[in-house]
Amino acid sequence: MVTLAEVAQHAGVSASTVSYVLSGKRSISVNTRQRVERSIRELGYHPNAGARALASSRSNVIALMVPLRTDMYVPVMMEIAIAVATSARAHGYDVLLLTGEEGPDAVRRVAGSGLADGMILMDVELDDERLPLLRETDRPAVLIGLPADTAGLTCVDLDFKATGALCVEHLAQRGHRDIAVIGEAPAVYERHTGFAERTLDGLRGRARELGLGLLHRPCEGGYDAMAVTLARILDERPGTTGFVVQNESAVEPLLALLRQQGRAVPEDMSVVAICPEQVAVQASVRLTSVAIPAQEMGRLAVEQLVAKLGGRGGDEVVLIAPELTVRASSGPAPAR
Amino acid sequence: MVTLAEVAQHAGVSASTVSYVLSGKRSISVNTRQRVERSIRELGYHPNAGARALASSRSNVIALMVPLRTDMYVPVMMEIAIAVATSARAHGYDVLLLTGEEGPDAVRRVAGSGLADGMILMDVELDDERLPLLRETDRPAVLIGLPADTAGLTCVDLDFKATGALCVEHLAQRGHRDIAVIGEAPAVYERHTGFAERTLDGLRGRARELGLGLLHRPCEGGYDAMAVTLARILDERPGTTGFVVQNESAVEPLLALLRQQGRAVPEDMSVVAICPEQVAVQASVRLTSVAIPAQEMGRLAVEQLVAKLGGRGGDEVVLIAPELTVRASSGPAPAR
DNA sequence: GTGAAAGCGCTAACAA
DNA sequence: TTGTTAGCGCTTTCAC
Repeated sequence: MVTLAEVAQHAGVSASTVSYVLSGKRSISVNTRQRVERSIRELGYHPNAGARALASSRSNVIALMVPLRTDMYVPVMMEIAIAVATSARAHGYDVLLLTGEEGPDAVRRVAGSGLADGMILMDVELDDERLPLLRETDRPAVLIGLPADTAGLTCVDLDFKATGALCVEHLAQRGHRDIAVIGEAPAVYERHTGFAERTLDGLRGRARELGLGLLHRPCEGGYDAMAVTLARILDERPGTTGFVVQNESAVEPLLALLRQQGRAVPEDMSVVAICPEQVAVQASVRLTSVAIPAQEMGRLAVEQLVAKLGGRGGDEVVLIAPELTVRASSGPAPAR
Repeated sequence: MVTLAEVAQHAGVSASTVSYVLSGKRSISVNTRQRVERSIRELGYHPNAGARALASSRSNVIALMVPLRTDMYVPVMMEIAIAVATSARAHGYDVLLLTGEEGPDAVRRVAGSGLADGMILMDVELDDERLPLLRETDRPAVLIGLPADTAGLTCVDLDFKATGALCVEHLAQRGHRDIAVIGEAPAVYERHTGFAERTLDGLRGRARELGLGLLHRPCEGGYDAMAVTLARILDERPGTTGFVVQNESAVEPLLALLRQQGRAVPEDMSVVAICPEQVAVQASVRLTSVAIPAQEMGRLAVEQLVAKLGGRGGDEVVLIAPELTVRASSGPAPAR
């Protein structure tokens, strides 16, 4: 193993000079810098992460906590995680992957050991059990998702309230008067996951303002559950012509069932989805949708965290504005 | 920040004693152990990861490299990653998440810096560019997937060849004589990804042995691509009654198209899938399938790596035996 | 612009 | 069973 001291000797300079060449924290003559860089290359030197962490008390690692909830749509989680890892590297950080298994203790362990300089928490609940610990810690943290109380916390999320409102507006503009919302599995609401409730707020608020009928039904994924849910909706509100779906595993079943029942999309029924771009594009009917900006969420979370680690930027709630893309699944309401 | 020295003082022992209580590397009197443990608790001590890594030259971190290929089925990747993280914790290791972004250099960086003690590589190609670097390094590594040359490497994977054979056998036993294989996207084969080719070997080998007709067609995901592929297959081999599908995003389109064309599953056509359990169960027809044992792959990979890190176990290829679960999508071939 | 040297907090001989 | 101590490789103050 090559050490900094060996590089220094090889280049004929002191250890501190090599260190400063590496960190750029003080000016070095061009000559010296080149000699050092050459030695580094020739010897194949890599700074030791442990020694560096010990001496500088910064690990250049950020922890990413991914609770493993089976009812969350996995590809989005993964996309965020990858975006976090990639953006982190661009800022000189590595990413430590923590699962929910360990529970809130992971926060304590990682913060206490100095394994990571800061952390990003995904899939945050409204009343998340990790938050109290987080507030105790002095390590900077960024949440992806909004808890009920954001005081003293930095959060990044899609503006789900605006998203709900946007979906209702889209349908209202096309003349739909009765809208049904197919939501996430009941468990998601019971857990008081922020995004689901905020979406609902947005949907209901705008529906009220525009005087539309709105029926909301949580739904487990799959064909059977969707069949039951759809039957109930059409039974209670036969005049329903617009659907807003916020549940990836209900999308295709809904389309199939409507088809089966001879209801054409978008001629008889319009469907707007809140889902990842990929799901919207690959569905059997290309879906008008508001995309989940997974990449941007990951990237923004890292940028916020890096800013905090650098002493810049304080607590902030960063909401990403929703964008609705019109595709083949929505159109004018049918004449009565 | 509480240090080991402070704990030692508080407990009235020397630093090394505290260290040994923590590591269990030498026997400690019950009395002393309890006093130390009490001090640790009272002071809220957490060992500093950097100092530990520096002194012991082991970081207790394993790196997980996840290349981000858009044509790989993401939930499986995620499931493996989570299983790796969880099993790693159970062995006292944390997991560093590396994406493909950085390319093979990541191997050099992580190995050189001592950031991780060993690494697990996912989504290994037959002729993977990371392998030469890996062989240079002295850090233990485990691959998930099989490269062409496994010499000096430890690999964990589903036995895809046996999987292919198993699928053909299942259909043959039920009287099917002409089988079509819907494969992964062409790009997957072009990249010479091991699992796709090995599956094909197994399929072809057993079909030959049993004297069955076998047609293999790669297929991009989605409805349109599947429609084209299916039409061609039925055109070339009108007598086809059995399908083997190894492409998550072709499963539902295939079922929908068969339905549309009035071909009942399993009465007219049998379908066997090679896919994650979840996909098989959630499909519109519950699929007879060989599951991708993602969790087990992750777990085994960690166990192999931990064994190597502990100086136990050498290079080995660990193949997981496939298990075929019969569900509603396969049955006897229709009478001619 | 460069060097010397004191730690950072822990582990693991070596001693007792 | 326990203590003493010499580093591990790097960063950073202080001095020139």
